[in-house]
Amino acid sequence: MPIIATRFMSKNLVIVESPAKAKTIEGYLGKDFTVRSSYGHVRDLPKGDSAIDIKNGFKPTYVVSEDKKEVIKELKKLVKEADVVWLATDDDREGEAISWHLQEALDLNDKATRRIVFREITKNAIQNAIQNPRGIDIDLVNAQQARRVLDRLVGFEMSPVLWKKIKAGLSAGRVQSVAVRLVVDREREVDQFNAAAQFKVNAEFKAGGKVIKAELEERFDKEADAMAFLKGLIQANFSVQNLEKKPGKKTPAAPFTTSTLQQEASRKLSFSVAQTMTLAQRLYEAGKISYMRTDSVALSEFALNAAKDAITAAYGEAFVHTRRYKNKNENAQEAHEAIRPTDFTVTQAGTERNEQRLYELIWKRAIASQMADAQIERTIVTIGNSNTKDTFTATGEIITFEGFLKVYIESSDDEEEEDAAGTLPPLSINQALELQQIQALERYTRPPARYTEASLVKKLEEMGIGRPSTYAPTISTIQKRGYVVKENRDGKERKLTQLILKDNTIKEGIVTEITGQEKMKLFPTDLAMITNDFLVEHFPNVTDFSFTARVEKEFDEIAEGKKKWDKMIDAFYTSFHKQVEKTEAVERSTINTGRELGRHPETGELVLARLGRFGPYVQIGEGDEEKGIKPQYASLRKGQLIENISLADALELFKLPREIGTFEGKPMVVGIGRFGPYIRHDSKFVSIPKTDDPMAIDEARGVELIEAKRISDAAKLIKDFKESEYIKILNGRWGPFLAIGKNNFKLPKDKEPALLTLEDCLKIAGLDHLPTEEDAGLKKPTAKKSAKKASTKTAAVKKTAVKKQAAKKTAAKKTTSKKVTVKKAAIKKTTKK
DNA sequence: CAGTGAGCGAGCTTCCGCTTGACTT
Repeated sequence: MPIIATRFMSKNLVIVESPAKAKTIEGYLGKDFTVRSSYGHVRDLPKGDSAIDIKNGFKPTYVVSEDKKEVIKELKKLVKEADVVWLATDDDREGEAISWHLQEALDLNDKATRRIVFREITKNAIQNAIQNPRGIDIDLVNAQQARRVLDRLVGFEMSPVLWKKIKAGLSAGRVQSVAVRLVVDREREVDQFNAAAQFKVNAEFKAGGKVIKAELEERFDKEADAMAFLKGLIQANFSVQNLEKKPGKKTPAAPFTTSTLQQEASRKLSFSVAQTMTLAQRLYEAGKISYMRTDSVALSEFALNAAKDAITAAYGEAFVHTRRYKNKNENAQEAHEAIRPTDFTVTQAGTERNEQRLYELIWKRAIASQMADAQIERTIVTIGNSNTKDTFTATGEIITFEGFLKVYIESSDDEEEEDAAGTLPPLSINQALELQQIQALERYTRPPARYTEASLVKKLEEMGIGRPSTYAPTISTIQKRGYVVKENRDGKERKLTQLILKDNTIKEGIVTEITGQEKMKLFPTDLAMITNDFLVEHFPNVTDFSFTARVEKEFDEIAEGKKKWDKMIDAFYTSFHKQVEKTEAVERSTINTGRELGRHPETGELVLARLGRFGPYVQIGEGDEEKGIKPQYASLRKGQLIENISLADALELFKLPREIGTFEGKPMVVGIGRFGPYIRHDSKFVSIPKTDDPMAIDEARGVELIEAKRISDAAKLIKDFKESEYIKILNGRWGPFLAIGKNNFKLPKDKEPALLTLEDCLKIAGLDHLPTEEDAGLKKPTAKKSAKKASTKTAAVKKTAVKKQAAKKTAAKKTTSKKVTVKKAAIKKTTKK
């Protein structure tokens, strides 16, 4: 095959997956090569039932995706002009499939088509790849088809069962259902956790003008024991009993993969996983970093050398340590390098602040990964006393050689991180130490930590579930479906007993700590718990944590040609489909969507907690249709779950809304809404600050809050216009902005907000007329169908439109599923410890 | 946004993995 000849004489079309990659490669290959991108997958299963012919060996039908029609059209044109087409999609299962789909969709003939792969984007690697083309690996393609078909069958057969049995619009799938299950399981672990307290003893000594902090290894279950221990040390003298020095070292972490980048950006920069990916994408498109969706920790030889040079130049040769990292994760497909700067000598990149911060993190991590270990000298001091045989231990750490610590310190998820050991003053054996104080403090064990977005990604990756390209979307899907909420929760105060031995006397005191406070953590909703339990009960295999690992093994066998893909799917589907049919026959009324909380202490009526159309609520009594008596209802508040709300807390919910008096002849009513406690007065709402107890607010305080709100509102309005009541220039949280009814617009920075004219405002809002009700966002948006057609519209517009429609749907009197009244029998009692 | 907890009922919802887009608040 005269490859070299074709390379120089003919026209070549190279197709890769990413346009940014195409641009780089084009530069390496010269003018005989046109490099284009497929923008990922070009064909997929259509939406309907016709996608998979289950009776005929699960034969899939593929169609060119709507957003790829233009791409295929363009590529077809270029194919005609080319003599050889090089399929250079990623070197993994999905990449192989993309090549195959391209071949099919572009009608490529075998003779003029070559499949090439490279894992790093360097001139050498690419020219090397061109020298070593191969054919499409159909076994690998079949493994991908099996993956695709399985996911479709699982997702599109399980989800409709949920629509019928639980709620319309829900979803289930191989990845998301496990993600939800993890969050649900963790919440239950936290709920069932019994904190145990122990007394932990710490001592502070003084030597050479420095404070030495030491700990007692033993802990005491009872206060009396801690007290006895302290009593035994009254009048004791303390001295250094033993000194031990141990050399140690610290080794840098591997450069980032998608998952570790998301974790570190979450911990160090508080980015959501989606935010991290958006910022990384921008850095990638600007050519500043290598590809950001990767599961590989390996760096190319080029990168290893470049890092070495950069480190030598900046810190000297002693700081260099070339390391080749290997993946521990078997599931990794490693089509790319680890995430690294494209140029290690560039220490700053990115246009916007957060981009810069992310780049710095990537740069530091990649550079550090190629640096020497840090050398540490650890000193362990054993401190004895003249009264007892008990010893305290103090540890000190001195860094004797900084190594990689010069640039980067990895953080950890562990909340209970001990503060790093500090340095100790020079000490010698038998040296006397002056006791400052000894403290015995009650410490509670902590429940397992709730997941953050990033720690959930980490867990999924460890279990081999999901891929770098889907971590962020999965996390957002389970939130969009209402299974999981990302929230802050206030903690509770807890009193701790503290005993302090100082100046030979022991004092007992109480200190308070805040416990259970959470920031941006994932909480399951009642919907998630009900759906999860339903799925786990009826589809135990698919919701099993090892399901993905098991099917991945089979996909591997298919890729190795040891197994036929349709046989594998058939074996799975026969039993799976039976489960589906069985589950479809389940009576809706037997599904556990609620719980009996007990009887009302005064009326003896039944109190129930249930999941309704508008969310979880509690209800007193069951009403009486004939007498026209309706039960009383109240929604659960943030943080409350059907599963564990107590009768007392449930009854609390009925105490609001509550009238607290009148002001200007109109009643003031205190309630709790989505955004917390409020006072409603004259159909206006005033938030009640956290420092006030909504149950304690009286008429005078209500008036005070309303008047305070009026003053702050007056400061809010910068300008309004007599021509239209909708147009207002307001002072908001982020400075002045233009409001047209409910729609807000940014103001240009070069003009004084108060001086803007009506014309200016209309221009900013993009209107050529005074706003109508619709412009002001007060009238219904256009019909569903037209909204769908306008898919070219902005994501933001679409999003709000969808939101509004969703809101409307719930409000409107038309709903989907036939509601089966859940009878008393349906509410199972869940026994709680 | 501040409550609601249905009624005749059409047609719809949904998966996982590849990519980027063109938007803001």
